[in-house]
Amino acid sequence: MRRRRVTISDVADRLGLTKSTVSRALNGYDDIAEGTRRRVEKMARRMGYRPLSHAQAIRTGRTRSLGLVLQTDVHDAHRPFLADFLAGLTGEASGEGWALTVASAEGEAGMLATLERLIEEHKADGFILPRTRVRDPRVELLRAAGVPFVLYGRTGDPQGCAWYDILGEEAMRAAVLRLAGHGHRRIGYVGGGAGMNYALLRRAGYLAGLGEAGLAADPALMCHGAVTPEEGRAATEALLELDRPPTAIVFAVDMAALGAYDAAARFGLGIGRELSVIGYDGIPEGAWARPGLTTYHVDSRRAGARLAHLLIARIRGVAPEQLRELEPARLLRRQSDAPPVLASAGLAERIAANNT
Amino acid sequence: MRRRRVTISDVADRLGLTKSTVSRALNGYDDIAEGTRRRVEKMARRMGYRPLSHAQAIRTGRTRSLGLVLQTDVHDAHRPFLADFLAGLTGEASGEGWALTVASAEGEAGMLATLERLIEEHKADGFILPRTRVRDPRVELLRAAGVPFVLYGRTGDPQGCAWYDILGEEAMRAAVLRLAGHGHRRIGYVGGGAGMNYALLRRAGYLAGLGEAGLAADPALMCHGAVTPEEGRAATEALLELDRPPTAIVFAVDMAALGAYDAAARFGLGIGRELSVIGYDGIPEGAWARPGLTTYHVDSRRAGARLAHLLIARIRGVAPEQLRELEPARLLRRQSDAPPVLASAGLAERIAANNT
DNA sequence: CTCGCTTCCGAAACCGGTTTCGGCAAGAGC
DNA sequence: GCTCTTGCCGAAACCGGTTTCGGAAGCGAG
Repeated sequence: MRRRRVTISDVADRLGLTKSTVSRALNGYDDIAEGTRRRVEKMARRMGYRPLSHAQAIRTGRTRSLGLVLQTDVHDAHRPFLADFLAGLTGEASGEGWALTVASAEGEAGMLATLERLIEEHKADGFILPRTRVRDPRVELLRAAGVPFVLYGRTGDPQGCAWYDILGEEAMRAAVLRLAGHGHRRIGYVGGGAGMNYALLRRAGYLAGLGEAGLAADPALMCHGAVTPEEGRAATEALLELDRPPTAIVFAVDMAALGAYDAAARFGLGIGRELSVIGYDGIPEGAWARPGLTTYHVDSRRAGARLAHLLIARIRGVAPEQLRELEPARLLRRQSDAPPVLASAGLAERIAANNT
Repeated sequence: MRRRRVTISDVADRLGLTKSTVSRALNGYDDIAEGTRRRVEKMARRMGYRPLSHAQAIRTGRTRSLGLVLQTDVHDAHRPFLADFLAGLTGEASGEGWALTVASAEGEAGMLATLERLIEEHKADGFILPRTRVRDPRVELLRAAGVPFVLYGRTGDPQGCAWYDILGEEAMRAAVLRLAGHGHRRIGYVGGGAGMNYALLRRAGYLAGLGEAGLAADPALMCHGAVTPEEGRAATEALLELDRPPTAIVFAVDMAALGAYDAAARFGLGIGRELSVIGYDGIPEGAWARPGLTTYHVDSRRAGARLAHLLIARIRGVAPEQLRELEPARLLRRQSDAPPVLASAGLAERIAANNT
């Protein structure tokens, strides 16, 4: 019972024009009289005409659709925010008449294969690449294929890259200064995923914070590659078993920070008392941990919206160098950080006593 | 530097055939000689030919793409599972050469407008509808438009509907029996969102469980419409302030169950001790609450995969009555439920004493 | 040998748009 | 009054596929 769509020819017939004239009138060609253009636009609106994007695509090569490939085998911090991220992306995109095509892949090889397939089938005019690595094969693939893309994050070789990113390094720096302000003198660091670009930046931010606070960087106080609670627990235990353990730890990712709660429990330490913890990401689990996890929150919805905006501009031909945005994370003050109740030496004794 | 795509004409020329022959060979027409078909298929594979789905769509009217519209203003339990859900959807879809088009909308009016736009622009051949209501305007819209769809959940008027759903009612029933098995005699219930179809079913499951356990249903022990921690806290407090409070509460949604932790803390009750709690959904926050929340978990990835499968079948013309699947939820045993340490009367005294 | 029936493929139309090209009419220039 | 622009639109090709239609072979039957 569905009525036939109204096509461009329907509009043309109704006006006594040809479809070529209607098409040019609607697409802003300058060889159409102003009065005609207005008549066409009015009639198109009145008849409810909407061009079929895939019909346009076959001639123009533009699908008016953005591509996003999710990697299904990594349980990263972005997952709880995916709904917001997608809301931002699609909200901004649909405002401009664009759609979002989502695919998923397992592993790096799968990711590249999926991207190639989407490019080959021209399912999208450009791609959003989250979770950027320092050296990112997706970037190389898209660069070589000449397909527009925009990064959620930065990368090692910025040539030809547009991006939106949150200043994780500034958050790490601020976290160290905040802890130093509490009176902590030994502040540990548990870094994020190996190869990830954010890991490099956040680590630098931690070091910058130490320098600014007048504290010496101690390599023994720095761990890396912890992105799950289990890894975070192991890293925290290793730090706490040092001769001079940290009284506070900054985590590059919240998931790892949650592991500190287990480690602290094992040694009979109170989070926000004997051990202060600050995370990054703002995952909802952090609000339900006890005490609540102090962390830096990222506005994923805004990130999605900005990325859609940037990618559409990129597809329209704006130079990538002009499409780079950086914004700060926002501190969520909760209860996992406070002035130390024990100095490092006292903490070491307590830990040794409780270490079974 | 991108090389031109290989088109159907390229394949035809290479074989000395016309593109019409190649097209029919590839699409299984029976007026093509078996030998020719094989030659065509082999050459197409060798040349890496992939038809452009939007070029096909203009003639066939099939985009080979599934549509999903997310509602951005509801913070439902599905959100943490969205990544899994999408992975399931796209994994299954891409296996059959289909893509997923995602859009978002705010409010019911926005949802319907977005669906209409997607239908009008033919962005998808069919739609997945999560979060079904008893009377669902999306169903009415799609039914009237003659567009295929499949529900994640059931609905009041099943006519013309295909669906995949988890047996939430069975989980509620099992939760009651489990608590009764612990020795609880007064078991409360906090139901889910008004108008949602699952709320009706889970409530019925709770009542069925009571009956089966030989316990009388007490209307005073049943609350409704709690889907956030705050609402869950309020509902729990109301139940606990009864003259004969429940010693255990079953929650239709985990988010509300988390609120019970706050309510219990206020009255000085231990979860899994003076008050037992069982939830439903399996959200990750439940694992980080202390004690861990016993709940029923839904495999969102599988749900996505099955829904994609069902929808593709539906689009291909299978009758909706043959496309209905129901599966059980899986119990996650944690520490929030146990035998009662106080009977209802004793509990009431304790609560009265602690109620400030 | 002819006729009729299959089998198999080419030619051409078609889908809904975009873009190129050419031409008519009106106005400008002389 | 004639040419030369310029403005504006129609005709037709095109994009990459699908589908309809018709006809040339090949084959068996009479």
